[in-house]
Amino acid sequence: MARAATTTDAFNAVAEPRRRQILDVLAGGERSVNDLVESLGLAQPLVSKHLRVLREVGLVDVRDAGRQRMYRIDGRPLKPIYDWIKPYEQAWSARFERLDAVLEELKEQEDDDHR
Amino acid sequence: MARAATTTDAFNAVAEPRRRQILDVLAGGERSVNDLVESLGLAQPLVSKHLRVLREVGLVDVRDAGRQRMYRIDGRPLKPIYDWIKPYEQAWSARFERLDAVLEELKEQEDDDHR
DNA sequence: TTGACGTATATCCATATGGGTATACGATCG
DNA sequence: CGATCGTATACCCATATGGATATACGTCAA
Repeated sequence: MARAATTTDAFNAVAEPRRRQILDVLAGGERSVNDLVESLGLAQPLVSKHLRVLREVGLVDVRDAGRQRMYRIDGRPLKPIYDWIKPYEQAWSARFERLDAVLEELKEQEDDDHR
Repeated sequence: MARAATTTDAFNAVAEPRRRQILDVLAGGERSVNDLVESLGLAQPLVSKHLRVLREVGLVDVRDAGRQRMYRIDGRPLKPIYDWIKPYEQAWSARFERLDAVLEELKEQEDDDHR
């Protein structure tokens, strides 16, 4: 088997930075394809392709408006990601850490340029 | 260009279900490769490969213990994902929705088999 | 030392990605 | 009607994936 299709689920769809950007723009309200092309500075066919992926996983809805197509975000498919990742939040926000974890933190800050 | 490497960032690394499973197991504490192989029912080379990806994005740490290698989770690289997705939480948890959004919900339930 | 164990790596394969370019298609305008 | 606009699709390419299998490598036990 190869890598799972980008249209498999929100996890895969959202792994692509440009698609996150698109969602971020759409979070500001409905936009036409050209609006997005302009906002993102990407080639139009590229944007259309990304929108297709987002559509297939249900992250956006489309509406016809004359010769334009207005895209709107639908964040619900993001819930599984949020639900999965939330328990790990403590990993970095916990106030009460074990000593060795704290020491780890400090050591990390030294060689901060490693990642 | 092709799809971004899985080792590009946590977004890409975590898009693969098996790697999420591995992290979920490791959330229960340090594990050897064979422990993971058993827990997940995957082929050993597969597990090693997935662990390599997780290592490269910093989601796991390794420790040598004789002939075993003990893996430990490090959830910090997940923070960017959490930070990105969090603002969208309202999309599904908002209590006060605009009327048209509510109507959308109802309509969606009808043709629920469309997606 | 020899062998078994635990793990990583090397291949091989099918697949579909993101980007680029060209073009098709529907809607609107003149 | 014809032209133009807004968008989607069709190709082409290089790339690296996830899985399978075989094997290499280091560690420990006998």
